[in-house]
Amino acid sequence: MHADGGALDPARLPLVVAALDHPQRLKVIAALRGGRQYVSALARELKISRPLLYLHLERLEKAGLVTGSLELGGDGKAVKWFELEPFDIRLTPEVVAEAAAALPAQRRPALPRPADEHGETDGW
Amino acid sequence: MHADGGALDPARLPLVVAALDHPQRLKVIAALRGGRQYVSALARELKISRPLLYLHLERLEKAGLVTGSLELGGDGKAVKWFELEPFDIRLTPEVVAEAAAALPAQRRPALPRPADEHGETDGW
DNA sequence: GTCATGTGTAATAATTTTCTTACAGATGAA
DNA sequence: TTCATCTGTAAGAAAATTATTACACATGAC
Repeated sequence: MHADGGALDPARLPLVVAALDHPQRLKVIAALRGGRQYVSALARELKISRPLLYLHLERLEKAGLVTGSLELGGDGKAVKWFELEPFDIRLTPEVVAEAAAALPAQRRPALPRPADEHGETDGW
Repeated sequence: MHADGGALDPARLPLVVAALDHPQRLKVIAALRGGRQYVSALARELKISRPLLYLHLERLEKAGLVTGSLELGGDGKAVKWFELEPFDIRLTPEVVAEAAAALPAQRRPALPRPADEHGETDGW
């Protein structure tokens, strides 16, 4: 099942590009193309620490690019597997514009700041 | 002219996703869909400082998503215009894998560190 | 029991990005 | 000249990410 059959949910694009914005995470995706793998093994394969890999997997999962599932082998031993979630996302100015429009309002400055309303110092 | 007719140069994907990884930059692209604009005006439109906008435009340009050109109006007044560079990029596990394979070798630890070669402390 | 293998998380350090502020220089109009 | 408009960049602060290290806990084999 695809992570997107038609158009990508505009609100998800930021999560996706953020997830793809790190070399290690690109490698994680590349590694999972060969089939699912469990965390510890993947960490060894990529030569990165397990806690760090967790961080990366978490980001990828939130973006919907991978899925993790804890399996309690018949005996009771727990192993967490991660697998690639097939995706085919198109990046075009239009898609980006939609994502931009869907962005959550940015938090405004908590306090208007004491003295203001005089010429900006500069930088504008 | 498109920034990519067929497949995206694998080595450029990291630049593209990094460029799209920031809300303000998504907005810049959205804003430029309406036509080219010059830096100062764009800064006012987006309500961000000009130096900061420069930073973002630089990243977008390096990714090939926008193009800037300094125009010396007939009189000699300089204005720098930026315009959107049409793009249509597909993100798939395969494309990501190619990008991962094209990644520059990561710099290894300059010094092997004094004492080593004993059991890793933990975290692996 | 002890060792090797797993999972999961917290605290903190290191690094990168992002953002602000302050410059310097040019043109045209009043 | 002075003001308003541009471009371009540098230095440092602020914030967000990334990475390390150290825990706690469980199972199976020896």
